[in-house]
Amino acid sequence: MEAKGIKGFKDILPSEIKKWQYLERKAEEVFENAGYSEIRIPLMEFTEVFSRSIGEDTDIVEKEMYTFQDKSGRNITLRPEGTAPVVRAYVEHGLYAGPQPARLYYLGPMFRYERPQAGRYRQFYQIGVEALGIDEPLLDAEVVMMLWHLFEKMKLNDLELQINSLGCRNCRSIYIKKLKEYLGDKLPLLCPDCKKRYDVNPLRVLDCKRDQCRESTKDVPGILDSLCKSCKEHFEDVKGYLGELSIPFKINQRIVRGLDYYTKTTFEVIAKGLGAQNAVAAGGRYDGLVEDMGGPPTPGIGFAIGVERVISLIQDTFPEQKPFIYLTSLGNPGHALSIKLTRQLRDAGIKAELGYGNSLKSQMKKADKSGAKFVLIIGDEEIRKGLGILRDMDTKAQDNIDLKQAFEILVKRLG
RNA sequence: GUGGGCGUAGCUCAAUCGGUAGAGCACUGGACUGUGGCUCCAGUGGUUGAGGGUUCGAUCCCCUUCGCUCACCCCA
Repeated sequence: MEAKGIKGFKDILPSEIKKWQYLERKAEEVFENAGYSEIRIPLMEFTEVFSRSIGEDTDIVEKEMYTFQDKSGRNITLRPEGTAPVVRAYVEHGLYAGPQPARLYYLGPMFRYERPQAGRYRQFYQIGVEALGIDEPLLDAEVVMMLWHLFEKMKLNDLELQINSLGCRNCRSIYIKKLKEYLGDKLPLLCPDCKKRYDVNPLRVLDCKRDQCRESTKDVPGILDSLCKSCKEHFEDVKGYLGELSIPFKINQRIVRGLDYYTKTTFEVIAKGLGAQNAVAAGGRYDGLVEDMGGPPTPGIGFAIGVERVISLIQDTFPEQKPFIYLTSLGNPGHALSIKLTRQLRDAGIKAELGYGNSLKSQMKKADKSGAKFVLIIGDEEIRKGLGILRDMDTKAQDNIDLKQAFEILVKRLG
């Protein structure tokens, strides 16, 4: 057979994994500090969990889901996103009966059958947050703040926060009517895709990237002007809180989101210079979703971070690790002593790498590549004298150390 | 699903007009009998993505196919 992975499914090799762990740790730290708890949801759900919540007419449901029948003929889908399963779990386990908001976060792979390109894969990773049970704008601001705080802690540059409001279901349907009236005249000017969108989901015409459509819809009425009083107040409050926090944001009335469940506040974080797929995180409010899923009327808001996209923003030169030791040895007595010492050092919490190779030279080369601060050399001669050689790889200084006290000496140097 | 670009050593890439494949890096060893980075030398490593066609002869030209990649659609 040929060793070959599936299209759009990537290995994450050891040379890259430090960045992943860095992002995961920072996210955990920020979310836990905000009172959020991790929830682990399955990779698969009944297909209806996604088709009903995301929307039957969306691209995700229409053409991007990995769906199959299991052995008993049930329709199963590999999760294309995390919000629907989390809401399903929230309803199934009655989390609405606990203190609200229920603060949850998750991380793991999602699956969408799309043509891969820069920043897009068929198996891709998201870190997501959901806060359920509170409809106050204060929560919107806190959730956005958390996301922004995470990116700040990671020192990511050239990010832009864009926000919008889609209103509640009432004001949205009023706006859609208004929008269709406006677009009706322009229809001949629009691209074929947009002509289809006009019927299926007119909001998405706003999202079209073609210059011609952009130009033709330049003076389109904004959705923010159509918001009802309470939706407008909600959005004003969110903006006010973000202002208090000095979090810079831009209003983009063309953020419409491709999933049907979004209401009111929506937002995206864009990274410039990432290629076409440049949204590193996105989210919004979904006030009707819990009820759609069979739970009590419950508001909610959340976001998802595109892990691969954030990873690609992290510098390669990152970060230094604490000094550690590489143990080289020649001959059986030397090997035996060196493996014993290795175990003791690791027990004491000190990183110790064991050397392999027939010559001291080859072991030294490997020690150099490993980035070790110190090398301990134990050969036949050292065993005879009872003195090991401890070499500092940066300064090239060497000390003879008493092998009987080697452990204590090394702990002092490295601990 | 649609369109463009590209497939030669583990990686990055050469190969003139069509003449049977080469360099750098990496890896292993040596120069330096037990001391890394620098230098020099040597070795390992190839179904030129696959299949077919044209030709005395194809990495090169033609067809088919597979893969990778970027972009569209859409999305994190």
